[in-house]
Amino acid sequence: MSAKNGVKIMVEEIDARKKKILQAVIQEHIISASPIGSRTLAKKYNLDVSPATIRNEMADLEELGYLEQPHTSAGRIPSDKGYRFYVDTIVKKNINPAPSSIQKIEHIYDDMKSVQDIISGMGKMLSNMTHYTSLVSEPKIQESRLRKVQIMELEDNSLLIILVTDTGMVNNKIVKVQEKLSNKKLAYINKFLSDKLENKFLSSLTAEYLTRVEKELLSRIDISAEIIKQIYSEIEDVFEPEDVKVYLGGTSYILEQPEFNDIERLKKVLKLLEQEDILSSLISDFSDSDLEIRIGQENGIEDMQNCSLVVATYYLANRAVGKIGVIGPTRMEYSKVILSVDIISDLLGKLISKASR
Amino acid sequence: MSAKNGVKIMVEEIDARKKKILQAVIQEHIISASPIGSRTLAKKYNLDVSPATIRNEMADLEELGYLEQPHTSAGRIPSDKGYRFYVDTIVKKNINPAPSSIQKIEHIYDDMKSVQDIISGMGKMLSNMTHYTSLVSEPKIQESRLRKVQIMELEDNSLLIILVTDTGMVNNKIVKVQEKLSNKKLAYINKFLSDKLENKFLSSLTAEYLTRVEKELLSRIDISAEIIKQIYSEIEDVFEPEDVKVYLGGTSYILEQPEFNDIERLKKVLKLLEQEDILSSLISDFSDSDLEIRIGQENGIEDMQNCSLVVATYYLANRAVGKIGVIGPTRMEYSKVILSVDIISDLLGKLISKASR
DNA sequence: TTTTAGCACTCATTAAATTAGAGTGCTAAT
DNA sequence: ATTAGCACTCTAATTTAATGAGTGCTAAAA
Repeated sequence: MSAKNGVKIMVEEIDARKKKILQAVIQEHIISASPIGSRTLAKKYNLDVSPATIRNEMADLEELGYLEQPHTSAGRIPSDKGYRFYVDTIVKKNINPAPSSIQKIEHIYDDMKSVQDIISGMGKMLSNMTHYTSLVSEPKIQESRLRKVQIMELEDNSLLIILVTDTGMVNNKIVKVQEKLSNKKLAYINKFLSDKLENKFLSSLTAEYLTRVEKELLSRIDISAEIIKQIYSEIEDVFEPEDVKVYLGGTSYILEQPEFNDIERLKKVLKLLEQEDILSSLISDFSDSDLEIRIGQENGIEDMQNCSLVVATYYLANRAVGKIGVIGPTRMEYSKVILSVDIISDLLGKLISKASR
Repeated sequence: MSAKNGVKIMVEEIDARKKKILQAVIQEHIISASPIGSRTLAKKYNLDVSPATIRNEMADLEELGYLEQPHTSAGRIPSDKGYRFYVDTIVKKNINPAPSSIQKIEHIYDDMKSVQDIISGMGKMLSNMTHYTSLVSEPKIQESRLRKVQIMELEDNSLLIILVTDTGMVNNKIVKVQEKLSNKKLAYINKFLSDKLENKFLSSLTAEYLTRVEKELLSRIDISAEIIKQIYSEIEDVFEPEDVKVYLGGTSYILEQPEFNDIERLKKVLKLLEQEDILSSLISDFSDSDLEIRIGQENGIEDMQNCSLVVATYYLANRAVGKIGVIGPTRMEYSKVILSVDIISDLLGKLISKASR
C-alpha cells in the first residue's frame, strides 16, 4: 500500500510480486544459463499473472538494475545487483543449520592425517559437493601459538630447526652453520628458546621482541653471533611469511560451466588460479565473518568479473585462523553452495583441532 | 646405393631425401599445427625438387606409416611413428650439452630454499622455458638414507616424530599416545632408534627388519607395547608411501595449444592432471635412463593419446631419485624441450644436493 | 487503474547453400 | 627419375535463408 503513493516508491522499490519474479528469473537462469523470457516464467512458476504482466514487471526490474537484457529481443538475465538482492533477502533466510549426518564424515578422517592432508582433503570434498572449484587457506601463523621449538643437529654442520604451532602446523628448516655446537650448548639454546618463545601467540613475537631475545641469548652463551643470527633469521622467516599457502581443489569443474566455453575467458581464469600470490591475497582479503559472498565485480579482479566467491572462516579454539570457500560462475547455486561451505568450514575446524590437540 | 637394389629396401626404407622431407614436414607442422602440403615444403625448404616429386615421396612416407592424411585432399601430418623416427634419428643428434650460462641460475637459488621449494620452483622454470606443463616427482624415499630420526614430546600426550633423509626431505608426524613418557625413556628410545635406523638406506629398512627392531626395543624398555607400535606404524607409513608426490607447473600452458581448443579433449586432460595418483604412477613408470621420450599412444593413457612426455631422471649422489619432465602435445618442440629438460634436471639435482648437504 | 490478449517487430541462432582454395593423384612429357 | 599440367576432392569460410523465442506497444477487458 505504501508503495502506491508515489512518495515512498524509492523506499520499497521492489514489491512482493517483483521479488517473486526476480527470484524466478534467477532460479531459472541458474539452471539454464541462458536468458529467461516471460512465457517461460508464466509456465513454470505459478505466478498467477499473464506473460504480458510479467513483461511489464521485468521491464521495471531492468530499469531498477536487477535484470539485464543481452539484446533487444532476448529474455532477461540477472545482474550482479540482482544476485546480490537474491542472496541477501531470499537465499540467506532459507538456510538451515548443518544437518547431523555430517558426523559420519567426521569419523572417517578421524586422526589419521596431517593438517595439510585434512585441508586439501576438505577442499576436495567441498568441490565434489558443489561441483565448483574450492579454495582453502592454511591456518594463519599469526593466529597460532608456538607449541614447541627445537633445534637439533644433523651430522656435519647442519642444524634442523623445528617449530610446531598449536594449530598442528610443523615447520622445519635446515640451516648450515660454520661452527659445531656442543650438545650442552645446544641444550642450553633449546631450553632458552623454549622459555622465551613457547606458548606465546606468534603475533606477539614481533621482530623487536625477537631481536631483544636474540641479544640476550648471545650475552649468555659463548658461541659466534653468526649462528644465533642464522637461527633467528630462520625463525623470523617462519613467523612472517609473505603469503598464506592456498590449496586449490576441483579446478577442472570450471570447465563444466557453460560460461567458460569461451576458451579465452577460461584461459584467463586458469592463469589466475595458478598464481599463488593472487589466490593468497584474494582469500586473505575476505573478512573474518562466518560467511562472506562476493558477487561478480565485487571481487575486484578484472578477469574474474563473472565469478562469485563464497568464503567462510574456520576456527580453531575460537580464533579465526583460516578461510575455505568456493569459486564459481556468478550464476552459482548459492543456496547449495552456502550450505556446503558452511558445513565444511565447520568440519574443517573440528578436524584440525582434533588432529592437533 | 644399397637401397637401390630391391633386396635391401626394407633395411633402409628411408633414404636421405625421404628423411629430409619427413623432417621438413614435422618441423613445419610443429610450427603451424596443421597439415602440410607439397607446395609449402618446396617453397620453404630448399629441397631442390618439384612439388610433384615431393608428393610422390610423401605418398611413400604415408605408406610406410610415417605420415598421415587427415582426409583425401589435405596435406600430411606426422604420425606417432614419424615423430618417433624424428626424435630418434634427427633431433637427438643435434642436442649439445648444457650451456654454461646456467651457472648463473644456480646461484640465484643458492641455499635459501627447502627441497620442496626447489622442486616446485624448478618445475615452474621448466614450464616457463618450454611453454608446456611440467611434472616433477619428489625424491624417492626408498633411494634415500635416513639421516636423522628423533622423537620429541609435545605437551599433553602427543609425540612428534621427525625423520630426515639425506635428500633433504623432512617428514614429521604428530602421534597421540595414552601414556606419558619420561624424559629418560624418550632419550633411550631416541638413542636406540638412532643406532638401529640412521644412515641406513630406506630400502633396507624392510617391514621385517622394523618388526624385529620393534620387538627388541620392547624387550629392553618398560613401556606399553601400544606406544611403540604407534611409533613404528608411523615410521613405516613414511617409509612406504603409496605414491610419490608429484608437482605440476604451468598447467595453463596447455590452453595455448591449438589441439586443445576442443573443450572436451581439454577437459579430459585437465581432469587427468588433477588426479595425483595417476600422475604419480605415470611418472614413476619411466625408466631410470637419463632421458626418456614417450610419444602419443606410447604413454598408454587413453585420454592422453595426443600428448608426448619428455622425462629426465635427476640424481643425488649418483642415485636416481626422481624425475622431472614435460607434458605437451605430440606436436611438440622436441629439440627445445629435450634441451630444457636436460638442463633443468641436471640443475635440480645439483640444487637439491647443495641444499641438503 | 490494472491486467491481458493481440500483433508487429527484432535479433540471435541454426541450417542450408555457395564459394574459394589448398592439395592430391595421375598422366604424359622431359 | 623428375616434372608440368590438369581434373578432382574435400574442408573451411562465407553467404543466405529460415526459425523462433521474446519483446514492447496498443487497445480491450476486468
